[in-house]
Amino acid sequence: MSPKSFLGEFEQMVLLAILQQKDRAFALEVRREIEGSADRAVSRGAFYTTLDRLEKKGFVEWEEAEADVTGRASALRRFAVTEAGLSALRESRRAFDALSRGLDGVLREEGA
Amino acid sequence: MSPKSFLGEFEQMVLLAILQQKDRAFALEVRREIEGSADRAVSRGAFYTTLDRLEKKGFVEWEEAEADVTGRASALRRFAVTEAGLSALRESRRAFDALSRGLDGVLREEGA
DNA sequence: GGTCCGTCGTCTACATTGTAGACGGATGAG
DNA sequence: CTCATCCGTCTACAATGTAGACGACGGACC
Repeated sequence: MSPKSFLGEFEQMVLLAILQQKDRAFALEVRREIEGSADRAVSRGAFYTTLDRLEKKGFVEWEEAEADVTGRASALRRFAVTEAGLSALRESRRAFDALSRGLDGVLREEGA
Repeated sequence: MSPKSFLGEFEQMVLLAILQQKDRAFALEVRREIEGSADRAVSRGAFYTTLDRLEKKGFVEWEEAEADVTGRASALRRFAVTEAGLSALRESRRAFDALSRGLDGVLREEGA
């Protein structure tokens, strides 16, 4: 009865990035957060598609913000992770932590 | 120039599970390790297919072991994570750690 | 005020990864 | 010898990851 479908790699990243931004999770910043942390480009398509699927699953939600903050209405959607999303994230985390137990040494080596 | 394709969720699990078993990473045990840690069933198909792709990418390799350990030759393939695999794993880890920075509190809450 | 430009978000299409179950070969039991 | 199992392979399909084309909006510039 455990969740059948896990969060994908990228989905998790998006969720985490939103959480990082807390209450100011605007699309642009979330995207930047991911690009910065993961050190790779994130195309708009990849980003929004994932966001869409996440919303369809009820893991994120958003609200339109006042349009006057930057004068650009379209850029002002604020995202948030739902309880369900948080829960799924924790579940994935748990599994990874369990699987990583005792491997910190191996995983931390940075090679030459 | 950073790696274009990331490790998938399940791929990472498999890699970690192999590492857990160290030098005794037989298919069966690796599979058990995952099922135990992730608390979900792992079908043979999913498992071997992933292993196959991982090998094609050069992230894991295996060797046939002597057939007399348990008397079952087919079950004696020993898997190992390659340097490239380890490297990819670390890369993914790094990204996740960065994205998770400061979120331990949120992620650790266990609800009710 | 009209035109050009850059940015945002949407959409379509396709590649990669995730997953299940059918299938065949091999082994040990009876 | 026949049966019941278990392992690993294979096929087929679902879900996730990704890029770029497209249209809309607002600002800059003339």
